[in-house]
This record gives sequence, structure tokens and C-alpha cells, in this order.
Amino acid sequence: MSTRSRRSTEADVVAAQIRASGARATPARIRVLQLLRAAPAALTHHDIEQALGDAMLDRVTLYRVLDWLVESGLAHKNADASRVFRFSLAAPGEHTAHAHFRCDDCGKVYCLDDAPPPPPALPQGFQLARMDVDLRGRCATCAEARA
Amino acid sequence: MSTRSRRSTEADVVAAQIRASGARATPARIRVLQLLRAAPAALTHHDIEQALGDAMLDRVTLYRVLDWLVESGLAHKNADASRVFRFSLAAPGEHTAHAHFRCDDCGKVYCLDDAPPPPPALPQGFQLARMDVDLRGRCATCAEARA
DNA sequence: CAGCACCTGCAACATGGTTGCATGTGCAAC
DNA sequence: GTTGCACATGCAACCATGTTGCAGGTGCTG
Repeated sequence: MSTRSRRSTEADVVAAQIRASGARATPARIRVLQLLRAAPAALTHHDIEQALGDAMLDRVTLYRVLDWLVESGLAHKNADASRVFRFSLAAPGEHTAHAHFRCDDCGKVYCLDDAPPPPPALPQGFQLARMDVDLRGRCATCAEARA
Repeated sequence: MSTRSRRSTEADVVAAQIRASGARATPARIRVLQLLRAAPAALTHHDIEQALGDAMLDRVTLYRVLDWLVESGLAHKNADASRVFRFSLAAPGEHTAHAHFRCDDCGKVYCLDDAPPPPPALPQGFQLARMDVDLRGRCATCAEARA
């Protein structure tokens, strides 16, 4: 089946990427990395568990896979506004600044990739590695619904 | 004693503010609100417990006081990078944008109040209420230690 | 195909936050 | 000043998220 060979191929690519980072290409890692690659936004541990569905792996294993992803620089880990960690693929260079807009009404989070704000001035000697901008207010939909 | 009357006066002001919001002026609320007013930065639940010292109140009561402060618009609640909530006085307008720098090495957090970055462009119809900027990298001390 | 290092799963734990319920107290009416 | 009631507090138990230790399984290399 074409579906199956497509899947295999993609998994192979991912597996190669994993091995390139000096680790073992295990099903757990392959699946999680594939998921993160396909995700349009940062995922929580819970999101991933859900997405894995029947192919679920142990809670702890998932935490460890995610930690390993972060350690090896393949992913980023962020605490979101409701104090749960979110994981997203590490961008290869360009994605160091990221802006989110969270609607106080509907709770939806929007990614504002197109508007990378300039980093503010830092004190002498500080080295900036990453920047996250967290905006809050009302999104267009909710603002209109309320008008 | 002058200390005592000074204390009373300040507490009175705070109590009045509390009552103005339609709630009871209880010792717990007065103390917490006074603390937040005096704090230069956002405090965690733990910070507040420490600061209260001998005048400590119950964990749960503190949570409820803080929630009430947020509900009544007197304070803001934010999850910081290590996924604990931080509380700060609601600013009357000027303090809506806030920038933090967290050092990946030593974990210390610096407040960059002096450099309020301009808010990025938002999509049509979005209403911005508050903005937090989370910068990461190495602080001057750690950068030097590593050089 | 054998061995070892690394990975996984389970169970127990830690921390931060929340809920239910009985008791206490600020405040206002008298 | 006393009384009453609604609201606030304290306690204990609970929940969710994340972490640690350890025994057993498995990808990789030789």
C-alpha cells in the first residue's frame, strides 16, 4: 500500500535525524518527533498523549523523550500561561523570536510569526538566545462578538 | 507610637481600596495587598508565604486571596518559565508591557522595566490588553564566567 | 547472534494548585 | 452594644503535572 510505504519513508527520515544526533531510533522517539513535525503549534504533554491514541506510550517515557528532544536541541520547552509545558520543534536558526497572542475570552492562542518584534535593549554583556512574546487581549472574533 | 499609626494609616488606605471593590477588608487581604504594593516585581505564592513570616496564613486562604485579587482586577496572574504562578499589582495603565530576562545558566530572572519594547503589529480587529516579553540567554555574569 | 548500553515501563514520590465542609468574623441592622 | 448572616478562613483531602529509582527489554555494533 502506498500509505504504508509513505509512512515508512517518513519514519526513516526521522530515524536518520535521530541517529544523527547520536541516540537510538526507537519507536517512541520516532512517533513523537513525527508528531511534533506535523504540529502547527506547540503541543502539551497531554496533546501528545491524545494524538498518540492507541499507540500510546508510558507517561514517563513521553516525558523522557521530550526532555531528550530538548537536551539534544531538537525541540523547545516552554511553560504556557496555564503553567503547563509546551513543546515545539526547534527551528533551525530563524525562529528564535516567537510571538503568541492569547485571547482572554476564548483562550485560543494565535501564532504571530509574521511580526517578529525587535528585541529590546539588553544590559551590557547579556547574550540573547531566545525570545518569546506573550500578548493578551481579545481576538478579532471575540471582540466582534462583544461589540 | 508613630510606627503604629503609620501602619494603621497605610492599612486603612488599603482596606478602603478593598471595600471599594465590594469585599470585606480582612487582615489576610490587607496584608497581601500591602505586600504586593511594596513588591518591586511579581511574587510567587511561595514568596508571599515567606514574606508574611510569622503572620502566615493558610496556603489555601492565600490562594483564595490571590484569586480574589485577580477576579476583582487588582492583580495579574502569570505562569512564569518554571511553571509557577506569579502575581503582581494590576498597573493603572502604564505597566501593561513587561520584559524579563532569564539566564539559562544560573536561572536568575532580571526585570527590564526600562526597556519597554513596542508591541508588534496585530491582525485586524485584535485588542491588546497586556504584553509580556520573555527573553532567555546568558546574563553578563555567567557569560563572563564562561569566556 | 551475543552483549552491552541505552531505552522503556512501572511504581512511588514531589510540588503546586484546587475543592468541600465546618467554623470564625467583618460588617451592618437594630 | 448585641445579634445575625453572609462571606472569609482553616483544615484535610484531593487532583494534575512533572520527576526519580529500579528492574527488565531492545536497538545497535561487533
